Amino acid sequence: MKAAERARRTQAERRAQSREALLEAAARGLSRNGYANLVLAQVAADAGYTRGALYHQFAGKEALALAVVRWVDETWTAEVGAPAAATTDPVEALTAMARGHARYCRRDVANVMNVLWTEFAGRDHPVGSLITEVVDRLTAQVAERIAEGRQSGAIPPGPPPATTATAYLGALEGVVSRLTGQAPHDVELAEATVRGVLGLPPSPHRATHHTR
Amino acid sequence: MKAAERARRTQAERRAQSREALLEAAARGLSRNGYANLVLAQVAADAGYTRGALYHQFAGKEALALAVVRWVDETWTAEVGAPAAATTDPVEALTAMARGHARYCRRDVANVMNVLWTEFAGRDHPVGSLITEVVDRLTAQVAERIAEGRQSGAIPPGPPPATTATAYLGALEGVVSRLTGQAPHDVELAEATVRGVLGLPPSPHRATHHTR
DNA sequence: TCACATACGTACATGCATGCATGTTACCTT
DNA sequence: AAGGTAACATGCATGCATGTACGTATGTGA
Repeated sequence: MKAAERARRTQAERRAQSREALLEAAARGLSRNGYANLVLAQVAADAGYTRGALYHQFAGKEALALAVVRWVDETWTAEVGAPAAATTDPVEALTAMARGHARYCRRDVANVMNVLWTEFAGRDHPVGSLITEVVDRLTAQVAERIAEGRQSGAIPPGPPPATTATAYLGALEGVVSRLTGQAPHDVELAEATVRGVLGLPPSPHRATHHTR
Repeated sequence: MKAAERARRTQAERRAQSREALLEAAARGLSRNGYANLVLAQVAADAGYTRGALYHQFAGKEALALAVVRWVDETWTAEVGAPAAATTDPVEALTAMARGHARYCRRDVANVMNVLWTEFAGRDHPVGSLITEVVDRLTAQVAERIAEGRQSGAIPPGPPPATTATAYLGALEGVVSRLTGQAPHDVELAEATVRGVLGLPPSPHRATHHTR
């Protein structure tokens, strides 16, 4: 096609490129400043545009945040959720998810979910509803894996699977959000944390990696 | 006149009572809405006053938030930190702190620290600086306990004490913030979580409390 | 190349929360 | 009990961010 050779971008390309840049800048801004402190002029400037471009692509601040959440959810599911879901062994799936999440969160974009969750928890807001939806879906998946592991005896008894799953995700987010840039300890501590939540003994590999 | 019915308070009592009510309302508001979404008129109304009373007691929004942080820090230290600090055994101190923190966070006020920390992390703001200071002090204490436990062999080797302490606090906050009102599982899962972070095996009492 | 559509920039209006200045009420002193 | 001071209420001004209307530039199709 000649269109591909042309230096001039097509409108669709142009639009998609702008949208991507705006989404990325918004994700950075959200993970740093949260929703309330997010200034759209700053987002647009970071992406190399002005507010005009932003309002042309998104209906407003709320729509932008919703798009960011969906974007992060998609990438997270592809990179972390899907591989874990494909694993048959429940314990391996749950620990792999912890390690994968820690690696995923090494990029600055990842804190978005955590920040928005704490900001909108227990309030009536579209962004909060979407976050709740995503988190609830994840919690259900984790709870299902915990129930499986309990039945097979691989995971010891404990509080109800739904409660334990909530704790699993809370602890994982808490650890990872504070250990960004602390590679490789982030992955190791993320796994250790969820093993504790699940009532599993420490990973046998653990002691070999360190001296006292 | 209602004044006849009201107990006639001294000015100092009156001031202290108002200040206490405003601080409590502000703490509730902060833990629910965060700093940016905190409306001083709402805080004053919740406490039974107007913004005038608030501005008479506090220089402004920032000073109010700082006072709340100091207030929470004091009550936390008295109820959770001091008892744990008085314990000699490092493992017992660290697990007791987790249980105590879970119980402390059952009141709605407790989420303040977590919310403000995520809101001001990595930004240049007086409230963020104070939170950082409090968290750093706590982290240092936890790291010290971890180092003690590692030396005595009660805690297995792992990442550096400072890193592990950061993970300890992050995981603890993460678990507890999502399990409010889930008594008694909050306490049990808080302890299980920090045991995992520290690389300790599950508490032996654990399995006896539950059926599969 | 010319008319149209879409991407983007700019300027203005609105709402809202803070901070302050000025009143009003409750408490203390003598 | 009367004047004074501190606690508290109320109205106003300012700043800032959002949203929108309109102007400009760039790509598209005939």
